[in-house]
Amino acid sequence: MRQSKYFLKTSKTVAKDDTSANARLLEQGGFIKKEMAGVYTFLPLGLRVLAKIENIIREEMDAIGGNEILMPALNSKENWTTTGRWDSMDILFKIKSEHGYEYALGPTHEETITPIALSVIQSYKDLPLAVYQLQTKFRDEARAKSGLLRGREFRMKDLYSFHASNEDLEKYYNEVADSYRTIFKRLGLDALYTYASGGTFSQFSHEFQVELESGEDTIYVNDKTSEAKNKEIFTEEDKASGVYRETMACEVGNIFNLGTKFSEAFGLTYTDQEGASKPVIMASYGIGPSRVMGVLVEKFHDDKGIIWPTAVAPFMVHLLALSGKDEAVAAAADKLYTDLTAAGVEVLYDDRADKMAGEKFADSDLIGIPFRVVISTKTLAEDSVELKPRNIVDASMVKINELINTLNNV
RNA sequence: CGGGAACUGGCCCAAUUGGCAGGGCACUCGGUUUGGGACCGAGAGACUCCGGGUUCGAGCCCCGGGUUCCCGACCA
Repeated sequence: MRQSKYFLKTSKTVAKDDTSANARLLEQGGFIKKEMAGVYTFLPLGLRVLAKIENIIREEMDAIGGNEILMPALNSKENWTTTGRWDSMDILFKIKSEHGYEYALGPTHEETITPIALSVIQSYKDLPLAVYQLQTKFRDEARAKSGLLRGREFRMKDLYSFHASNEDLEKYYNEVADSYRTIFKRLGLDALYTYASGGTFSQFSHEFQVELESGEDTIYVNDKTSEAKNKEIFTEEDKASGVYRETMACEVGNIFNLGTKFSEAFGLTYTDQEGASKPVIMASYGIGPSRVMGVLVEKFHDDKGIIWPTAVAPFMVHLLALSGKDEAVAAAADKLYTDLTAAGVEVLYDDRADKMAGEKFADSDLIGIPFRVVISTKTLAEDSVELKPRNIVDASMVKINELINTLNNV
C-alpha cells in the first residue's frame, strides 16, 4: 500500500485528558477515530489489525468444529422478554421505532441462537454442535472508558455449544479452553486461566485475564500453576495460603456453562435414545477482538509508539523512501515495493515525496510495523537498504537482492 | 449512576479585571530543503458546545441543557 494514497493521517498531538495508552496511540497513529464515548470507527490501518485478530480466532474456532454464522445485531423484544432479560439486563440498549415496534441491540446472543437451534436440533444424533460468530455487540455501559478496553459498541466472537450431557459439555468446555490458550498465545498475549463466579448461570465460570496495570479487574495469581482466581471467589482461606499474588488484569475472554437456562426458556429439547424429551445443555464462550487490540497496545508500546506483535501487525514491512530529489532512490524504492508485494510481503510504502526523513521515522515508530526498511542515497550506493525491527535499537544493512530472503528468515 | 475537570478553526492549546478572538500543527500557493516531526514568504479557514440571562460591552459572570475525559460504583 502506498502511503501517499492511504486513508491515513497521523497526528502530532492528542488530547491530554485522554490518558490511556491505547486510546492515545491508536488515535494518534490513525488506527481508530472516536465517534462517541466508547464508540469508534476502525480506519484502514486499525481495520487490518482487527481483521488479523479476528482471523486468528476464526481459524482456531474452525479447528474445534465451530460453524461460523452471522446473527443480526437488531434483536426482537420477544426473545428478550422470553428470558426475562428485557427487564433485568441494565446494559441492554432498547430501541423504539417510529412505527411503535421495540427492539434490542444485541449485547450477547443466547436469545437469538437458542430459537435458531430449534430448527437444527431435535435428536441426540444432532448433538453436540457448536456455532460462533464475529460480530458487533452493543452494551449501554454506565461508563465507557480507556479507549477500546470498555466500549458501548465493540467486536465480539461468541461461540455457543449444545450438548446432550454434562459430561459431553465438560469435554468440549475444556477443548475450548485449550483453543483459547492457543489463540492468546498466537496473539502474543499471556492470558491467565482464571476462576470466576458464574453469575446467574452456573456456580463457576472461567475468564482469560491478561495482567495489565491499567486493567479494571483485580485477580490473584498462582505463579506455580499459572492460573488465577477472580476477586469474586477469592477467599480468606486462599489469602492465608500465601500462594497467591494480587495484580490488576483485563479480561479478554470468558467461558460459561449455561446449563439449561436458555434451552428451557425457548423449549430447545432433544429426544434421547430411549425416546425421552430432554433440555439441551448449553455453554457460551466469548472473546473481544477490539478489546484485545486495546490490550495489545497497552502491553506493547514505548514512548514513541506502538510495537505490534507480528501476528497482528497491520503490515509486516514499513518501507521508507528517503529519496529527496534523488530519482534513482525513488525508482529503486518503487521497484523494491513492487518486488516485496509480489513476494507476498505486506508492505506499507512511505512514498510521500514532500515529507522530511524525520517525520517518516516518527510516523513509522508511532504506527509500529514490525520491520522498517529504509532506502536512501546512502544505502543505494551500497545496493543496500537499512533493516530495523521496531523493537530493537540497532539497524543493519542488507543487500537489496537479499532482503526478501532475510525477511523470510526472521 | 455519584464526584471532579474540561469544551475556542480539521487537530492541540492561548486570550490579564468583563474590552478588537490569537498561536502551533494540518491545509493552499511560491521558493528552499531531504537520515529523526526542517525553513522563508504569502493565503484561506471561527455563529468560542447549545439555549436563556446580567451588562454600554460576555470566550470569560449567572441559570438551564448537552458532550467528553478522569476517579468511584457497576461490569450476564
